[in-house]
Amino acid sequence: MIPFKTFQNLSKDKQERITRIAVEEFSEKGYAQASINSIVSRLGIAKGSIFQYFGNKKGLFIFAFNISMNMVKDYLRTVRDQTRSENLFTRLEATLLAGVIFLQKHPVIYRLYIRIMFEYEIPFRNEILLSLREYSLKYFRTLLTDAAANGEIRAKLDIDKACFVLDAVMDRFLQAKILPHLDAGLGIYNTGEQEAREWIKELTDILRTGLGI
Amino acid sequence: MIPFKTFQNLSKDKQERITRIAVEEFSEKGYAQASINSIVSRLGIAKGSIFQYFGNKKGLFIFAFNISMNMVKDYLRTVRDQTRSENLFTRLEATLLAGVIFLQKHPVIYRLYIRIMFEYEIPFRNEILLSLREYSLKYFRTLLTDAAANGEIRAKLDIDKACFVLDAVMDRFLQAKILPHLDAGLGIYNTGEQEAREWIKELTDILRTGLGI
Amino acid sequence: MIPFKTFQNLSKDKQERITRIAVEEFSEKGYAQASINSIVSRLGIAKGSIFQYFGNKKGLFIFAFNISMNMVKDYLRTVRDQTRSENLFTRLEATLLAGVIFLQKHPVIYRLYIRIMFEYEIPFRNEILLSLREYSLKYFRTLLTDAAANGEIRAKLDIDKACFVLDAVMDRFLQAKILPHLDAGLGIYNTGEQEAREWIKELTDILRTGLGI
Amino acid sequence: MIPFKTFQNLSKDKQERITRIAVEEFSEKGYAQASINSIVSRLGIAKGSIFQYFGNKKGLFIFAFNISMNMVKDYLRTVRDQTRSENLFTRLEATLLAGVIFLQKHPVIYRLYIRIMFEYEIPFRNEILLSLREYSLKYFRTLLTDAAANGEIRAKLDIDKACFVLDAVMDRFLQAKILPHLDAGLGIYNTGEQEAREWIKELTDILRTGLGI
DNA sequence: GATGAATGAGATTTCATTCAT
DNA sequence: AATGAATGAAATCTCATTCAT
Repeated sequence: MIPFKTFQNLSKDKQERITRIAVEEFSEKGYAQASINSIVSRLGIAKGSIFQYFGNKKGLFIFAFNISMNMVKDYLRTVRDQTRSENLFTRLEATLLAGVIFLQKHPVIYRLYIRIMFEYEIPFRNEILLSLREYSLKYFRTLLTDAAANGEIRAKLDIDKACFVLDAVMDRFLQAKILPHLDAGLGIYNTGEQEAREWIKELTDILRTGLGI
Repeated sequence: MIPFKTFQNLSKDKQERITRIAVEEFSEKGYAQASINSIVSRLGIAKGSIFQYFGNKKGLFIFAFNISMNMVKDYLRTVRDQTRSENLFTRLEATLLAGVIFLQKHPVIYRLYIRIMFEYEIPFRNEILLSLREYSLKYFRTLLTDAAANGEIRAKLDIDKACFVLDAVMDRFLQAKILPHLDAGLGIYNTGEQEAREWIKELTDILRTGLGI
Repeated sequence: MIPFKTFQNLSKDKQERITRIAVEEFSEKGYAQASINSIVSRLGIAKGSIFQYFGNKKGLFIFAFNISMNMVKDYLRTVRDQTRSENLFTRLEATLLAGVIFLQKHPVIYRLYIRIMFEYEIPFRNEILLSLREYSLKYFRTLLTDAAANGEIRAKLDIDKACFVLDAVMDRFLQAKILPHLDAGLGIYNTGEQEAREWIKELTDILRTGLGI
Repeated sequence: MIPFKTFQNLSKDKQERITRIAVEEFSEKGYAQASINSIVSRLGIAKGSIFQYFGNKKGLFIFAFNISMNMVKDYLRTVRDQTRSENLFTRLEATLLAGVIFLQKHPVIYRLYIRIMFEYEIPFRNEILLSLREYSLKYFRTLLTDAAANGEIRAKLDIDKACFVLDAVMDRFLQAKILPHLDAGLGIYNTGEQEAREWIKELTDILRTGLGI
């Protein structure tokens, strides 16, 4: 949803501040539990203004969410393009590492993504999630197709299912960086970049060789 | 939380119906958004009754959740015990297949588990999540330890990280059975048992051999 | 209100127990805040029984309150009759001391009286309070009339107003025995019989001689 | 509790009207039985408004109560200061008369004070009661100490106990002005200023000379 | 006579949304 | 354009009372 003209007439500073606080609120509380009251009191502006800028709660959410997801997509696209000449597993490592670094810089945005992923009654939830998943799968398929062309992966490998495994493992790893209960003592949650590199190396290794003898 | 005496005095039929509708509501809307109003109107009983049975919303939730999680644990325990003599990858297949069958019979319960996993302000959330994760990790570690003793897995394999990969892939597969956006056209969502068996076979294969040549 | 026949058919033991618990509940919480739920759960009987015995909450209250006030009146009557031959100030001392002893034996009943005195929406409140006050004033008037006949008090004393002063001081003294905030460090609240005797002596003295030179 | 900014932005008229109705409601029904529903329907405003002004029922109560008690204290302070040069019994008369006049102007406030005094589960009840009692005792002790210095009272008089008697009689007299059951035909309740003056004169006289010959 | 499950009115509280200023 | 007072639906929860067993 496009914010109303009123919002676009604001100073870039104010626009940015409103967006940031809104993303924070939705990220901390999800959509239904997020409170316009809380947002305006954190912003120090009048409640009516939000409705003038975005029409309603839903409009604010869609706007804040789109902004956030575009940041993610921009970032991923950069990684993909910059590693084009590397082999698959190096690229996977680079992708995961890029995720870790993005997380450190924008923890709020990743949390927002997780909230939306697991909350039901969200405006345009289906469209949002479908678009995200397609983006992610396309990303991995590109990597695997490139790798197949270079003979880096087993010829008989089912690309779809391999995509699925990559998506599952890598998504879960990033989630465990910020959700302590997914870590449960494994040492992923809240650790530094160095520890993350070691985990990534090991995970990529397992993905390459599997568990069997 | 143990339901009050009044609830235990109800007919088994009524108890079962109330439990089922409550699990459905929490499963569909999560804890905060679930509405006692909605539950009682679906049940066709008076609002006060629920409070006589469970004291408050939290009591109802804890009860419904415990019932559900015990069903899951009972089921998993059976699978583990019945496959004790098999090799690791057969056991993993059996586990996933058992998950699929459980899901077909009780889709609502798996949804409930997912909601709880990703909602923030839930009663006893920390206790719940810790208990669930410990249960899951212990399950996989048992399987891997058995397999290591039998020389079924690579000697140098890091058990912790292998657990993590198994957990991530298998959890995601089951999620994709009921969450269309996690499937995104791969053909996992809402398909029959036969298709699931093929996916499972392939996934287990990838887990055994990895992606590399 | 007379309890229904069902109640009168109960064993004296059970009748007494129900009355006692009801008085305790009303004494602790007042009329509106008293809870039938709480009463029946303390009694361990069915909720319906109370309504079979007394019709409704109001009926139970009137019954419990009447029983209590009759105990007070019986006690006062005994004191008055047993001190008939003493002089006024000895009788006042005896009355106050009797009050203190009654309080020690039946603190719950005095509390009940205080609650009712200051709660508004009570069934038959006006009738109850009028009857109590009349009883109390009649009591003091009897004492003062006896004393006037014996020349123990000033001839020109206005009996009505003297009654008022006696009532005010003596009531407040007993209240301060159980309401800490009325004591506020004076040493009346919750002290033993010996200390009460000294206070009574001093108060009677002030009542006899006044504050002036 | 300080009311929120919204309340302070209302017109003085509206503020005053809300305060008055709230004091009336608490005064008539006490804290627990007072109903926000009732208050807003008397005011003809929306239920949510009260919560915007005061946060919750407790906040409204504390506000209404503080406003009321400050009116009382201001009034008493004026009386004390204006009678500083008079003798004790004149000052007591002035105090009582001031009480009577305050009562005529603000009967609701005195009722509120009484309700709070005898209701148990009130927010900040302990703090409130301690503060009130200390204020009252300090007031009387000041008067008696001044009088002792001027030789107006018996040398051996126990100041504490004399305070107690004064407090008891004067408080009860004011209560009987508005609580018919405390009057019971004595002619205090609801009578004019002239009758009050006569009662006060007589009461002060009894307090000075006592009942005895 | 005793039971206790069922009821529903009414309490406090939250919050997105509207709209007059 | 900005404000923030006003609103009212809906949430959780309590409890006296009824009535079938």
